[in-house]
Amino acid sequence: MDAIVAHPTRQPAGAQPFVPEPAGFFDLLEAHVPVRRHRVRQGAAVYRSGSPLGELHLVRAGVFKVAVITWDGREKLLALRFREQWLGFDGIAEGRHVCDATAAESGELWSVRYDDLLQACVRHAPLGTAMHRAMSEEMAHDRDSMKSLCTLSADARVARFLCHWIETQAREGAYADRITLNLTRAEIGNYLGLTLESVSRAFSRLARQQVIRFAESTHRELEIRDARALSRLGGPCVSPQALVPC
Amino acid sequence: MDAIVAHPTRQPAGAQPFVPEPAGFFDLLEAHVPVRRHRVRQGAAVYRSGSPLGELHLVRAGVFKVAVITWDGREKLLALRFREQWLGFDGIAEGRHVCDATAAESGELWSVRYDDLLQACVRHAPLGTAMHRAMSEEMAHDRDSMKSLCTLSADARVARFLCHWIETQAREGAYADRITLNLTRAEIGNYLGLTLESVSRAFSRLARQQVIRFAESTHRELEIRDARALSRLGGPCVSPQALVPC
DNA sequence: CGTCCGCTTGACAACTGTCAACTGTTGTGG
DNA sequence: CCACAACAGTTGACAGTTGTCAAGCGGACG
Repeated sequence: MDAIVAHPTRQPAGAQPFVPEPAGFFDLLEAHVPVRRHRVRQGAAVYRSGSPLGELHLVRAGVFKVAVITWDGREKLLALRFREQWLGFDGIAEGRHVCDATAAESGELWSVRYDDLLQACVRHAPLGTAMHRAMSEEMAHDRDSMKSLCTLSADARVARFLCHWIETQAREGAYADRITLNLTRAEIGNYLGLTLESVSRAFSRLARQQVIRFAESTHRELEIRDARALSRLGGPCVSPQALVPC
Repeated sequence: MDAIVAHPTRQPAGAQPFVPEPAGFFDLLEAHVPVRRHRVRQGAAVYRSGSPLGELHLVRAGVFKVAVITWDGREKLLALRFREQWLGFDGIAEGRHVCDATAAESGELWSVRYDDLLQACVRHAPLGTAMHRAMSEEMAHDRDSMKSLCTLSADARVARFLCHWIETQAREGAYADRITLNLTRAEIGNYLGLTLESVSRAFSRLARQQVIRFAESTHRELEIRDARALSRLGGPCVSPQALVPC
C-alpha cells in the first residue's frame, strides 16, 4: 500500500516543528483515479511543449523544472515543482502542453489521465474541490513569484529562493538547514531573472555575511547558518504565516 | 435575455478579422448557477485581501486590477483582467482572498457564489471542464507575464503591454488601433516592473519612432500607427498564433 | 488664480549585465 | 597514469540600462 519513499525523510532539525504528512492528495487520488506511478531520472523529460495533454502529473518525490523555449532558442525557467505539486495544469486550456517539464533531480511521479480525472471529479466532489485548491495554490505561488521578480533586488531574490527551498524541504520533513541544489548557477539565475554571475555574487555575499556556508567539496551543497537573516534579506516576511512582525 | 453592452462594441479596424463572440462562459454560467450581475464604478473595490472568499467574479465588461500590498505599504499590480476572465481564483486555496481587486474602469461583473459553482460543476460536467480551462488560461497567461518580466527590456515590456491590450480589445470586437488607457504611468510601470519615468520614456520613444501617436488632449489615449513594429519590439512573436515567422 | 496631479525630460547614480580571466573538478582518451 | 578538454563556478573591470532625484509643463478643479 505504502509507496516507495524516494526522498530521504529524516528528523527535522532544531526547533523546527515536524509537520505530520496529511497525505492529502495522494490518498484522494489513489482512491478515485487510475494512477500510473513511475520514476523519472534526472534530466529526463516529463512532457514537451506542443505535445497533446494526455496526463497530469503529481510530484511524489524529486524536483521538476517547468520551462519554455524563447524565440531565440534560449530556455526560460518558469517554475520549480516539488512534492505534492502538479505538472501540466497550464496545458489544460489548449489541450496540449505549453511548457517543457524535466526532472531537476531523480524523482517519482503519479500520473493520471486528464479524462479520468475529470470523470472522477464529477463522481467524487471532494476531489473536484481539491483540484481547484491545487490550481489555486499554483496561481497564488506564481503571483508571489511575479511580485518577487518585480520588486526585489538580486540578493533578495536569491535569499528568497533559498527560503522557499528550505520551507519546501521542511514541509517534506527533511533537514531544513542543509540544501542540495541540483541546479547550476545559470539555471537558478534563469529562474530568478538574473545572470549566473549575479547569482554567484549573491551567494558569495551571503557566505561572507555568514548567512550560508558552502560544503567543502561542491558548491551545490550549502548549509543555512542564519535562517533569520535569510528571511529578512528575502524581502521581509517571506512566508506570511511566520517570522518577525517587522 | 441579452445583457447590457457596456463596452463600446464597434466594427473592427482594417484587415483585423472579426471574431464572432462564442458567448462561451456567460451562457454556460447563466444556465447552471445563480448569477448576480452588477455594475462596478471605476476605482471601486471588488474584494480585498484577507476577506473570505464568498464569490468568484466573471468580468462582463471593463478592466479590473489585481494587486497586493507589499510589506512597506506599496501596491504591486499583479494582473489586469478583461472581459470573460475571472477574478478570485487565487483565493480558493486559502478560502479567503489574497489580493485586492478594483475596477480600473467602470464595468460589469457576473458574480457567483463559489459553493453554488462547485455544486453546479458536479451537476453539469461541461461547466467543470470550462472552469478548469479558465483557470488554466489564467496560469498560462501568468507564466507568459513572468517570461516577459524576466527577459524583456523596458521598451519591449511596454510594447508588449500595448500589444496585449490591442489583442484583448480586438477579441472584444472593438477598435484595435485606438487605445484608451485607464491607468496612470505609475500603474503601468508598477504592473510591468518599471518606474513611471521608464514607462514615460518608453512611450516617448515609441511616439518618436512613429509606432504610436498620442491624442491631442490627453496622453491616456493613443493611436497605434504601426502594429507590426509594435509586435516586433515586444519580443518577437507576441501571440504565437500569428505574425511573421522571424 | 493657485494648487494638485499626472506626465515629460534631464542629470546622475546604482545595480546588474557583459566580457574576460582564472580556478577547480570531472570525464575522456592517449 | 597523465594530459587534455569541457564544464561549473568565482571574481574583476567595465558598460549599459534602469532607478532616483529634480525641474518644468499643462490640465483639472476648487
